Amino acid sequence: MAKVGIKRIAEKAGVSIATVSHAFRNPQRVSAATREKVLAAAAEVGYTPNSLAVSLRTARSGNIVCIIPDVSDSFNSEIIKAIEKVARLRGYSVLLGDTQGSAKREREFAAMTRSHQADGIILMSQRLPFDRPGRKDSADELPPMVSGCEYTGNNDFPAVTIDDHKAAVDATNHLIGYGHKSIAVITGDMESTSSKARLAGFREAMAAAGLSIDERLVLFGGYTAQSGEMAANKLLMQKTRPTAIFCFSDEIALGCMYALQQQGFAVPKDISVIGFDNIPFAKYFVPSLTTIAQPTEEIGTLCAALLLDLIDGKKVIKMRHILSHELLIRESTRRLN
Amino acid sequence: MAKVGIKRIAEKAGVSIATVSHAFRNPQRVSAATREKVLAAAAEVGYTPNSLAVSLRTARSGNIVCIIPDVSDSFNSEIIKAIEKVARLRGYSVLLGDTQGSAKREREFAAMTRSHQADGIILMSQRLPFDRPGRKDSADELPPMVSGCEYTGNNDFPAVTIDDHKAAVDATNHLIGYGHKSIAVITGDMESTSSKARLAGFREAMAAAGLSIDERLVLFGGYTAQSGEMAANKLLMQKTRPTAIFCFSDEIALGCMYALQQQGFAVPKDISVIGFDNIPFAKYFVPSLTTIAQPTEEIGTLCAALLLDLIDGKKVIKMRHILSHELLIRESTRRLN
DNA sequence: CAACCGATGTAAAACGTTTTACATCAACCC
DNA sequence: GGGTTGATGTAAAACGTTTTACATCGGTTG
Repeated sequence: MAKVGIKRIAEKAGVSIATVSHAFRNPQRVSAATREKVLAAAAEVGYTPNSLAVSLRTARSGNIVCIIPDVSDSFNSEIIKAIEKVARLRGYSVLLGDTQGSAKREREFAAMTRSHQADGIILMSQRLPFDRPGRKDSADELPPMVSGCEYTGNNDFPAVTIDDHKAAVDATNHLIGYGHKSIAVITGDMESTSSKARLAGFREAMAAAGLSIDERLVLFGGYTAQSGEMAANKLLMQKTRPTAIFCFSDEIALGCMYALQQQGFAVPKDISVIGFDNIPFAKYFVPSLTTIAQPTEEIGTLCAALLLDLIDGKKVIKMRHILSHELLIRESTRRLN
Repeated sequence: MAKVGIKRIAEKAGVSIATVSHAFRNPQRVSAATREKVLAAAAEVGYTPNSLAVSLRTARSGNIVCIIPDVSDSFNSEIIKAIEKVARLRGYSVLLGDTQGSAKREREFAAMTRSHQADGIILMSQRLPFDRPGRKDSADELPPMVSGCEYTGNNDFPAVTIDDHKAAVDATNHLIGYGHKSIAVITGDMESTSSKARLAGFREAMAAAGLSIDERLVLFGGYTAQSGEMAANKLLMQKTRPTAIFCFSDEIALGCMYALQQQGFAVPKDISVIGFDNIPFAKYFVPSLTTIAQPTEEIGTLCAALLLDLIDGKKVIKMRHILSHELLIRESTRRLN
């Protein structure tokens, strides 16, 4: 395993290093005979190109960095799995940028493009991960980047999401259609564009149905089960009890249902619960969770594909990619009679 | 953002490129005055070193690759989160190697060390991800590597795990202590060392208690909820019904409980269920899941720390790192009367 | 004063590739 | 037979750093 490079195998094959390089990258540039010789020599010593040298020379690292709040969040990890898959298929590797929500770390990971450690960024956060905020001409200076979240800024780079507003309307209408009038909401992180859009959708649907919203029934939290548990407990301490709860993520819904059942409320008999995301576990919750399914795999796949196209220099036209969601009715919501 | 390198800032500061390099990497090698000049010039143009060039020169990529069967598996993603954290703290980035169980992909990712794309490997699989199987002297030729699984081979490189055998004994004894005599088992992937060890532990504990095992009650599957669901359904179609089920992962337990409750069996009233791993969701299942807690964060942290030490050239002495597990008694198991 | 020393700076080689520009040669055309 | 052409090979520059070995210089020592 003594360090073997192009040079070593050039000697071995009795050709120049240029020829060796061509034999690999540019096969038709070299006669069949010499190509054979080179390949044989390479195989014999077990040659593997030094990708650092290649990257330096070609100014292309072959990496993309995925900036994500939390790898262990089911929704996130489903997306990153899809990203990794298409990246690999197209010859790229993915660097994991778990930020735990820290803006500083987002910037650090994003800086990997400046240092040529990565060729592009997939951003699962609504903040722009750069120091200099909103310069006019920033779009030109931006590295190849695609957002898997709604990004709250100009349309500087492509974003792929579902229509959160519409999805929330659909979820709310499902509850309304089941006869619910007193509906609570447990939001996710209200910094996120998606939570804002979902809340707006909820309000719109309620208004459209002529239903009033008791503001004490809208609880603000984070996207976690723990947050859902806390919010539900808070809810149960109030006099006015909803007959249904719209949770802005399945994890919230899980924590929420747990709290409800701990306190002796049956789901959906006493209270209906609807979630959001359709994480793989949702089907297995007891009761199985009615939810809005996001097409996680498609989101990840499209994000990666767009980014790689961008890196390849393709001009991007469509900035807003809206994928379709789906209402999945399972056992956690019930028709009132 | 015109491409700016060490050269450019050397001109600007009126020194040689060597001095610029020293000013950054080797501050005391240069007078305070010139250091200032250099730093100022660098700051002015927003210089960021090209890490590819640095890596090539220093023969150190600053990356580690984490080979993992599935990022979206809760247990895995908790570990990788911890890995990413300590890697970053020590100046390394982590490349995501999601293999979906494919041995080929394991080898591809492992090859990243050969191509200098990564400096070391964290392996969450029991296979050795290399082509040439078991050469005598392989230990010397192995890249820096640490296993977060039990690796079924020689002690060529460090592994950090819990004592799966003992953990299974503890889980089984918990059920036995609760008065259960007819206990079923749903295993994980039996290729994995951990499933083998757990099954052995189960058998040992049963034998020690003088209990016989009905072999129709040991079901083989994978580590997923879906597998748990299928196994449970199969179990319920048999005449002999267990009073308790030992699932080799929490995901299995989730699928299992879902199936049980679908078929009208109450957990733990009719059947007790115990899981394994203590994924974050386990607490929120209904009923909350009794399980064996694995110290995921510690496992990830230790794996990463060991690997980085190895990369730094520290000799590793201890090959087997056994971390402690814990029996968490919650609501899914019940004492028989 | 010669000799040495430490502090500071630099030239140049190296890391392992890719790629440009050129050289060589046989074949082909008119 | 002179000139063009296409196929094949190579020398050398380049990518952006780090690092070694050496140069310079003011000061100190004996």
